[in-house]
Amino acid sequence: MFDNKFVQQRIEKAKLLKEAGFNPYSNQSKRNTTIEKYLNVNSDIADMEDKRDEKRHYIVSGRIKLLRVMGKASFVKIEDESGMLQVYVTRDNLPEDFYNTIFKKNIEVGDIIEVGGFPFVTGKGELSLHVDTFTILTKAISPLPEKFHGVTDKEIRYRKRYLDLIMNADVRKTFQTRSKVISLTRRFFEDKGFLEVETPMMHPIAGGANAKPFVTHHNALGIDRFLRIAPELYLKRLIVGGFEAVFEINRCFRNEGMDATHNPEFTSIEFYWAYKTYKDLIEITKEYFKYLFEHLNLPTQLPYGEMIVNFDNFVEIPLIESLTTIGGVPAESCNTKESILAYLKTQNITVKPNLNLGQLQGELFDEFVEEKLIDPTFITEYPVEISPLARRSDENPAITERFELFIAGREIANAFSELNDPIDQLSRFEGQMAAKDSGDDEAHEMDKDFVEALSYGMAPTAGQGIGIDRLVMLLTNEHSIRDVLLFPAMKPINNDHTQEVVESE
RNA sequence: GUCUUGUUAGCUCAGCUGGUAGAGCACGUCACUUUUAAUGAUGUGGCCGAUGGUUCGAAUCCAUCACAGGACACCA
Repeated sequence: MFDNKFVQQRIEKAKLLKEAGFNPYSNQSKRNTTIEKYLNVNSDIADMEDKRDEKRHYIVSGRIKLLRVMGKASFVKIEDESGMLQVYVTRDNLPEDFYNTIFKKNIEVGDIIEVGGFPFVTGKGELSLHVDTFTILTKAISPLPEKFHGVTDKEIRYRKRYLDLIMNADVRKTFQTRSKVISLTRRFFEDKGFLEVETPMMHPIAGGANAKPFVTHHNALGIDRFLRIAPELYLKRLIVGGFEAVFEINRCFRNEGMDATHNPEFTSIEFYWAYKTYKDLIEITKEYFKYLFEHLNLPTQLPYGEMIVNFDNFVEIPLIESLTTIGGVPAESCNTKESILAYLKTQNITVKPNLNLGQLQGELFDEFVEEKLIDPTFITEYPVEISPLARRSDENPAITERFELFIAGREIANAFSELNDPIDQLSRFEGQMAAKDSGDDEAHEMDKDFVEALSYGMAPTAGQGIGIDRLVMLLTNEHSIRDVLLFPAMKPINNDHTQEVVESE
């Protein structure tokens, strides 16, 4: 480590600074303003006659991003979290020899410094800081990426996110937006009277969704645990317990493939609302988006890649209807297994054998409808076969009181009136067990403890899950989930070949 | 999991049908007291992702592997 020539050179500079009495890792910061505040407070300087006010004095800190040395004067761009500031450093305004022997020889791009001085506007019109005190706070011994192109290599950006954040202001902005989305979401539901709760991340049974779990081991009890694939069944136990509105924002884990919209750990909000139905969820979802857009100052005609998504146009349509009106599937090819299979054959689409009617309708939807749903669309009335935890419609027992929300061709939320009939829930679980026995390894697990909870009576309840990562992607116009996760999952790098051989034997 | 495209200096990238490894930025040295990716001069910096093969000769051709990007599949 640190055998790179440039790193060695900078280590040497740190040593020289120390020998000259300047601690290259000082923590004696005297900063009294941020760059953003400095620029705001001194915006009046431009209107002054001599464009300077030597009576004001500020101390700012930041990382050197650009350095222009011109003999006895230099311009340095420093950046803190709030912004970028140009500071003007001259030989004659600093202690004797400091400029020549310390500043010019041992300070460079990447270092974190603290400067004090007065505000002025340069000949080219830029509000700057005229430096009279200069402190080195932190010496960077590794050089930063190139100043103009920055770091663009995606592998470096994801593995060394700190470099990405140093170099790319828009990346910082994306993650600031992500943070705002989460805190606005929390505030929205709290203001509605929801209680934020924390349920286990390690489950004895991985339930609440159809997905493969990660397995870990609990030594004290000598049993395996599953990282949760969804918090759903625990949140509903809380409704049984008498809480009437709960939500949880946290991570779920799924042991499946990774791509532009899937990371093994991802963040969701799930909320459950007693004495409500999925119809109420449609309304609160519209309200939620309105709230987010207002507080994030986003246009309701939101650009996403090549698309413009119209958030003034929420659409609601039953799944079967969407197959024909949006998907273009002939109406007579939607209602029986035989007709759907025949239609899929004409479209050269092959599906797994032995799918039931509901699953086949789901296939038609995935194939012909999903990607066409650009404006926010609530797809309602899902077949019961693909909705093991949702309440049946009173009018039509083949469908459930459920919707999924699609935006820009992607699923953003899944919601339904909850199944609270313990006998029905038990038989749905049994149906899932049968599917599991016949080879569907993603079928839902039996959870008798949950059925028992329902047996004590769960008030009629509606519940919803929203994928926060995909939502943030939409709101920040990012097209890979890795670009909205600070540290996306990456394969570890292993350069040690001997170790690799030992491990594989 | 399959297909496909990458991997060359700290970073951004050239390097043709095989013939001694290139540029810009950064860094060193010199000049320069209002610059804006400052400028001019000059210099340092490489296990060309790894391993094997073909060849007189491989960054370049072939194979395997590693990692990454994209697409598909799986999955919500």
